[in-house]
Amino acid sequence: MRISDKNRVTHSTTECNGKLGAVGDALYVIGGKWKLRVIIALSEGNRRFNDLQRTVSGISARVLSNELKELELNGFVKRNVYTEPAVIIEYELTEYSDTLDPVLQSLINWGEMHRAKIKSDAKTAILLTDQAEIA
Amino acid sequence: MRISDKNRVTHSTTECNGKLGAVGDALYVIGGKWKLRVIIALSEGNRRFNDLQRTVSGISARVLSNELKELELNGFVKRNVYTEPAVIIEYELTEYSDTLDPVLQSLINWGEMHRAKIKSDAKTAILLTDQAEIA
DNA sequence: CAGTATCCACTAGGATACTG
DNA sequence: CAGTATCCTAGTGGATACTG
Repeated sequence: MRISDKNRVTHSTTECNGKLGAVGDALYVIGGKWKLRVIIALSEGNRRFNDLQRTVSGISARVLSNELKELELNGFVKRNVYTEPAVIIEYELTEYSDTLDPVLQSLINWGEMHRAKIKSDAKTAILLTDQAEIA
Repeated sequence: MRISDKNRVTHSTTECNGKLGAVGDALYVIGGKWKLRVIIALSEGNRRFNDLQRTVSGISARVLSNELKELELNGFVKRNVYTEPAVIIEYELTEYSDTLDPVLQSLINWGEMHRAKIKSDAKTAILLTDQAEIA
C-alpha cells in the first residue's frame, strides 16, 4: 500500500487539499527518531556501518540496520559493496536525498536558534537552583 | 531535565558541534507524529478543541489534549479562556511558533514534491496491476 | 463543547549475544 | 567489520466511556 489514497476519506475542510497531507507524506518517510540523523551523518562523510553507529550516538546496530534499509527503500541511500582491495561496504546518499536539503537546513537552523533561546531563558528552574546554591 | 547537557557525553567527532545536536534539539520538541500537524491545523484557523480534532484526522481526544499541553509548555501555543458571551476555550499560536515557518514550509514543499514523484514513478506494482486489469 | 479516565494493543527500540 | 537474532520493556496512542 502506498501513501496515495490514504488521505482521501472523512475529512471535512482543509485537510486533503494541502499542508496536512503534505507533511503527512513527508513524515511518513523521514519522520521518526533516527532517519534524519542518519542522513546527516551520511552527509558528513560517514559511510561505513560502524562509523555511522558511532556518529549517530545512541543508535543500536539493529535499529541502524533497519533505518538504512528503509532509507534505501525510499531512495535516499545507496548501499555499495566493493570487493577490489578487500570487501568493503559503504553507504552513500543519492541525489534524491539532496532534495531534503531545505528541510534539513531549516531544521538545523531552527534547532540552533531554539537551543540558544532555551539557554538564555531566565525563567526555568535552573536559575532557581543556582540561587539556592549561592545562598 | 532540559535539553542542555543531554548531548555532552561519549561523542567522538562531529556530533556535538553541530548539525546532529541541532536536529536533536529540534526533534525533541517538534518531533513525533502529531506536533507539526496540530500546529498546521492551528495556523489554518482552527482554534477550538473539537475543530482541531476534526481537522487533524485520526487524532484522539486524549492525544490531542496531551499534544496541546506539550505545545503550550514549549511555548508554541497559548490557551485562552473567554467567558464573556459564554465560556469559550480557544487555542492560538504564539509568535514563537512563527519561527517554525521555514521548517513547516520546506517540509510541506518537500512533501508535495515527494508525493508527485511517487505517483509518477512507473516502477511500482501499481502499474503492473493496471496492466493486469487491461489484459 | 472540552476534555479526563481507563484499559489495552502495538511497536519502536534498547540490551545483549552471536555470526560470516 | 557488518550486521542478525532474540528477548523484552517503555511508551505511544487507539477505543471507549464518562464528566462538568
